[in-house]
Amino acid sequence: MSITTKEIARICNVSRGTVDRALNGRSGINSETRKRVLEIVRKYNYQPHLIASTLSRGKSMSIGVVLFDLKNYYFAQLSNIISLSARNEGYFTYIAVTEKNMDAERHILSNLASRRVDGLILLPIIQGSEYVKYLKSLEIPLITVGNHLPGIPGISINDVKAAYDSTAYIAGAGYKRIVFICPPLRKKGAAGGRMNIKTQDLRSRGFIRYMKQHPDLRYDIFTRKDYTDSALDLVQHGNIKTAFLCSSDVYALELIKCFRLKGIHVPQDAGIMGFDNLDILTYINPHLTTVSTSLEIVGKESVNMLIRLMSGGSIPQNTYAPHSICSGETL
Amino acid sequence: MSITTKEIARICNVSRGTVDRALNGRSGINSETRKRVLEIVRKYNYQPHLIASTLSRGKSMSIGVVLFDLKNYYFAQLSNIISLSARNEGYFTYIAVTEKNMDAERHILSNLASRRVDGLILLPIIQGSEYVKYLKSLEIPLITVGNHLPGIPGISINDVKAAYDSTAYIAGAGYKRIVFICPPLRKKGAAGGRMNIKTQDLRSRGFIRYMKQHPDLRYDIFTRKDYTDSALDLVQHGNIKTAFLCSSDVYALELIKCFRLKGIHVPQDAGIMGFDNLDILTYINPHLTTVSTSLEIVGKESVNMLIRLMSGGSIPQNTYAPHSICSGETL
DNA sequence: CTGAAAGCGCTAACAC
DNA sequence: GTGTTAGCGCTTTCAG
Repeated sequence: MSITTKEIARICNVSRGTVDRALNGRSGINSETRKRVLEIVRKYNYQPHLIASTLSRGKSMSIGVVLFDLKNYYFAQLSNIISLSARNEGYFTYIAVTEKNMDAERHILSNLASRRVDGLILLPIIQGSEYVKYLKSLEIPLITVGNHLPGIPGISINDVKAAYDSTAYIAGAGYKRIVFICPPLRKKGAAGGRMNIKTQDLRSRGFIRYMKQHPDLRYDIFTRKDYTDSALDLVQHGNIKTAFLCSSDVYALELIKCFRLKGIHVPQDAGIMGFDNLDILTYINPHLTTVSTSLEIVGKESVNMLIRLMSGGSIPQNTYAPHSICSGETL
Repeated sequence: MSITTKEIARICNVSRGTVDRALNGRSGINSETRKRVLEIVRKYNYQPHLIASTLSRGKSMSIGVVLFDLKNYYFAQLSNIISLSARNEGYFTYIAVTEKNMDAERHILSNLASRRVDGLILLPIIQGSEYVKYLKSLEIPLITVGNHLPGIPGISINDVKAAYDSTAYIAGAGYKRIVFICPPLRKKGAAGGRMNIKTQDLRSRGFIRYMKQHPDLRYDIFTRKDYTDSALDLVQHGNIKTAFLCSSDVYALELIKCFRLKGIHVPQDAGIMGFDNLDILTYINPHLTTVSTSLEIVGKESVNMLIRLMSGGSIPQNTYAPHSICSGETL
């Protein structure tokens, strides 16, 4: 392929050690020699063989980002931010997608580990202690983003508080009945058991906490995948104006779409609030009220955390990024 | 990290050669020995060291996908499909994003090359013969998707024909004035010169071809980034009902949004047609008429092409994937 | 300051 | 069938 240090050494009449010293800015080399070597390096367009270097140094200067879905804007944006931050720190980022397939998630993690990435950022879809054990067995610095895994450091917003705040916001808008929507994620593959729905859990906990504190309000939780039907039913036959707090913007969008088809007006006939503030929302009408999860901060901070971990530091189990409510026209 | 073949060999009282034969299903090994070795391999949870293997074999069993944007649904979907197809063929896929930054594009390509990916799928943002020369100098099998690069095999829809067909479709809907919208992509970084807007070019060529053949129709092309202003102006002050053919759905969405803000109704006051059939369209109201670019086919076929190339075969310069018009409510 | 040599872990060619 | 050996290209240690 391209020229090697061995060749460079031969051409310059020096040893490979010296070439290495020149290339990697190491000390213990005459500046004349260095100049001469670097000239040849440039002349022959030498390209470092990162595979050989990785093998030899035991460091690949790369990290892996493993997501369960790229079609979700949120994750796409996140990986963009992560790649950039990592590049600034000298790390190359490999993005890999599991498609919510548990077998794929393990396969990809193993593969990345075998390719000796120096660290991993994982948006996990699997849960359970066996899985955590597996992750630890990879012996690679690893943090999670979003869904949390016990015993593994992670960053996310404070989902309980965010959901609590959102619920309060809805109540503040005068709704007397609020429904929380968190349908199951579609899972594929069997390895490792149940899906990780930590985020959903925490959000629903925050919702419930608020509602328990306000017994004058009525509430429900829709956890089935035919939530649009249930919601429709409620709006069409219920006698209290209802707001729907969705555990993700995507569900909110589905609801808006479904309501429109049935001639239900938002927010006149029902309120809707989402979660995540996907950037496609800018094109959606009516403009969705949602919770922004400060992607930028989560992305940058996740890289910082990982780097601290990779350089032997320790980091807290849970890091919270701020959230904020983006008011739209759907409440 | 994990156990090596050397260790396995020691434990089994065989040579590393034999361990390798067992692991890689090579011939020339007693089935008893193989069984024994594989047992130990499993027992100690041996994980192949893909970096070492790559160095030794000169093959990494991985491909790189280099995109200029992941936030665009189209590319996110595409990379999903590519990863999956590649995995089916035994290749691991690294996804990397350039953020429309030309410097980053080169940096990433070099990096991937240094990491010895076996092949590259590129959605290029750079153009020019110098760039093509650079790409060829990587000496890695490479194909483009979407934007084409002279001398490098690529796959895309037939953009000229697709635009021609779309224009015909709009004319068929009775519009007497049609505007083609293709604003400049925002570029970052300077390396390598001008942006690659081949796709835009071809689409605009198809548009013009149709319009030239139908001199009774009036046409314009908006190439500036303030296209929404121009469009607005035309709709508010023009006297012929106009349709806008956008070179990407994103521009169509911007237009819809802008029109809504100004109280212009689509399609009553103006028609809009997009390009790409992004899957977020399902949430957009009114439903956009657009051109579907058979992502599934493009994704799968790009992997097929690359694999053919990697195994020494040759492939045509241009491969066309079918396109079709998805009629919505915006014309 | 520079060179020589060993080694990262796996693979492949060649002996036995 | 199995073992031995010599790399892949870069890094690092230890002499000199």
